[in-house]
Amino acid sequence: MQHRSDRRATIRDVAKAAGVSPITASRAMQGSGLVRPKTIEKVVQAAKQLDYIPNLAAGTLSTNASHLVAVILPNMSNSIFADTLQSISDSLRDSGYQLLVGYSDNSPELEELLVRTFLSRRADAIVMTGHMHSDETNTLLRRAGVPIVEMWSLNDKPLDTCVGISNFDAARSMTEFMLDKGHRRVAFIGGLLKNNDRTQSRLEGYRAALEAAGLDYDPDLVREVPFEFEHGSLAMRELLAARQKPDAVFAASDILALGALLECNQQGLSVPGDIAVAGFDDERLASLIKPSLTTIGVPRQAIGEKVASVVLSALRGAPVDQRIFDMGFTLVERESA
Amino acid sequence: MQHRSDRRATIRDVAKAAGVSPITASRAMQGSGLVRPKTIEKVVQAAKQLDYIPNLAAGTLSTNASHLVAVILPNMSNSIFADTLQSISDSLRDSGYQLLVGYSDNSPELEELLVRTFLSRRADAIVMTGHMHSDETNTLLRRAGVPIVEMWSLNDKPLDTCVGISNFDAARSMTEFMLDKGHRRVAFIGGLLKNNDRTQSRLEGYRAALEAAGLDYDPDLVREVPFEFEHGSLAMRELLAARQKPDAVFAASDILALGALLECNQQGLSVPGDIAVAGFDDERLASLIKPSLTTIGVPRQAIGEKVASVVLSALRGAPVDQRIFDMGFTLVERESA
DNA sequence: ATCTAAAATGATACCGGTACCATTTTACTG
DNA sequence: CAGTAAAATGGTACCGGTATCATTTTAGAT
Repeated sequence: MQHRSDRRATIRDVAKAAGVSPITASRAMQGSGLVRPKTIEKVVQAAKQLDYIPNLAAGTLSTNASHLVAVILPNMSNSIFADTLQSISDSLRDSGYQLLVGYSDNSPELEELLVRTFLSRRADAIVMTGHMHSDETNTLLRRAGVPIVEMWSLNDKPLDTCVGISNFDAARSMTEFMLDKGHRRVAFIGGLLKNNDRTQSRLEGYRAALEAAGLDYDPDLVREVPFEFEHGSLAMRELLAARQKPDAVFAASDILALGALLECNQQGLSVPGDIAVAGFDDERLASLIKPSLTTIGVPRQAIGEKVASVVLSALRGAPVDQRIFDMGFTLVERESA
Repeated sequence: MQHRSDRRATIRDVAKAAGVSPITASRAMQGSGLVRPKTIEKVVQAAKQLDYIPNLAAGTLSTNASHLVAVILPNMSNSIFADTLQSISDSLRDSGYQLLVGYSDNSPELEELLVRTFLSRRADAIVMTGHMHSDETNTLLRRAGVPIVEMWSLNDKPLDTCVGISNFDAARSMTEFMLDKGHRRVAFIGGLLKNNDRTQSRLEGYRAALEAAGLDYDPDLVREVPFEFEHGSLAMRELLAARQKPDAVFAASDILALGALLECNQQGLSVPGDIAVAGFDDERLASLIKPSLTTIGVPRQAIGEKVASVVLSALRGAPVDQRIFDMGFTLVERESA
C-alpha cells in the first residue's frame, strides 16, 4: 500500500512543463483540433514525462458530462443479461463511454437507490431493465434530464425510449405452438411475478393462448418459482405428482426448463414422447443438451446494440424519433417439444 | 427526452432555503455528527423541497475520494466471477462504496486501458483478477497510491495484497485423486493458457501430480480450448477418437466437464464406469446433473468477502499486515469420478 | 510589405462540493 | 451568573479540469 506523498501531476503541471497555458494543454490532450501538431507533441511529451493522469471528476464537474452510462439489471447471475450488457459495453466503448452497472435484485427500493446514486454521479444516460419502477423512481427519471432507455420488455408508453420484445406475444406463441401439436394440458412454470414485468407478461401470454383455444386456465398447472435450476426440477416434480399430469410444460426460462427436463429424466419419462418441454431465452445450453430444447430465441445482442445506438444518438443530440423498438423474438423448434 | 432548462439545485440553493451556510448544509447531508438535529431537519426538508441531488463529481474532486471500487474481471459470462463480484458488491454496499466493473477479456492491453480509466476516475481501490499484467500496468498500479487487491490466484509477491486459492495445488490434488483411484491415463482439458495464470497453474498442477506418480506427460492427453461448453464436448470427442483412450478426464472448469460428460453420454460411455470425469469450480449445475460432478470447490463468496474486507480496512487506514490470503479449496467427490 | 481572416493560444472564472480555520452559540461548572 | 469548554456554524479558498471570450500568431491575398 505504497502511498506516494507527492501530489499527482495536474494539467497545470503539464502545461508548465510544456511551456503552454493550462487550457492549451487541455485542448491538446482532448484532441480538440484547435492545437498545432507541434504543440500537441510538446504537451503529450510533458504528460508522459510527468505520468499525468487526468482527473475525470474535475472534467465531469466542469463539462457536466461524465461519459458514464448507467445500466440497471435485475441480477448478475443471469447470463441473458450478461450478453446484452456485453453488447452494450462493446458498442459504447469506441465512443468513450463507460458502463456503471447496478443490480436491483427486482427490488423497487434498491432500484430507486441505484437511480439516485447514478444521478449523483451524473451518468450521461440511464438504461433500465423493464418498466416497473416506484413512483419516486419515475419522478426522478423524468426530471433527470438525461436519456432513459427501458429495455427487454416492450411498453406502450415508455418514460423515454424502450427497446425489447413482447414477452406476452412470445409466451402466447409458444403456448399456441404446443396446443397446435395437440397437447391439451400445458403447464406453465414461471419465474416470480413480483416486480417483474417479463414474468408477468409471459404468464398473461400463456393464459391468452389457452383462452383463445377455448381451454380453461387451471391454477394447478401453474407454478411460480425462482429462476433457478433446482426450482425447475421441483416444480416439475410437483406437476408430475398431481392426479392429472400435464402433457406439456412451458417454462419461462431455459434454466427452469433444464431443471424440468432433468426431473423427467430422473422419472424415466421420455421427452417429448411422454411430455413436451419448452423453455425461454435460448441459452447456449439449450441447443446442446439431449433432447435439445425448444425455446424462444431473444435477440440479446441486438437489444444491446440498439440500446447503445439509441443512447449514442440521444447523447449526440440527434432526436430519436422512434420511441419503441420491437426487436422481435423467434420460436426455435428443437427436439423437446 | 425531456431536458429541463432550469439548473439542478446545488448545495448552496439548499443552504439558502434552509437559512444556513453551504458548509453546514453539506455537513447536515453527510451526517457528520457536527450539526444540531433541528438544523439537519431544516436542511433535509429544504433538500427534499428542491429535489436536491448531490453532485458526486464535485465531492470527489474536493475530497479526493470517489467511493468507487474498481474491479477488473476477465469476462462477464463466467458465473464464477459473477458470484465473487456479487459478494464484493454486497460487502461494500453498506460502507457506501460502489463498484466500477471492467472486463479485460484476458487482454493485457485492455486491462491497461481499464486501469488508466479507473485511475482517471479516481477509484479508491482497484481489484484485479490474477496477476498477469503488462509492465506498464504494474507501474501504473504501483504508482497509483490506492489499495490494490489481486484475487483468485495466489501469488508469491503480489503488487499489494492478494486473495485467492492455489490453482496449482487444487489441480494437483484432483489429479492425484484420480490417480489414486487407479486411473493411469488421465487426460486434461484446460482453458486457454495465454494471459491466464489460473489455467496455467492448473496445467502445472496436473503435470506435477503425474510426475510425482512417475507417469510421463503425454501431450496427446492434453487439450487447450476456450472455456465453453461445446469445446468441452469437442475436446472429449478428440480424446476418445485417439488410439489410446484416456480412462479419466480432468477438465479445468465445470463448463468444460459438462461438455465432456455430454459427449460421453452421446457415445454411450458410462461415467465413471468407462471413464471418470472431474471438473473445477463447483458450479450450481455440478451437483444437479446425472452423474453429479466431482469437482474442485472454490470459496467464491468467501473470496469476495475477504477482498471487500481487505479493501475496507485499507481504505480506513488500518494497516493490513497480511498480504497473502489463501482461501483454500475443497475436493468435492461426487459420482462422476 | 500590408492587410485580413483564420488559426492558435491565453487570462479569468466557474463547475459544486468540502477542507480549513475562525467565530458564534450552547451547555455545563463552580 | 460569570466563565469556560464543547458544540455549532460560517467565510474563504481550493480541488482540477474546461467554457468563454479576448488576444496573439499565422497564413493567404493583394
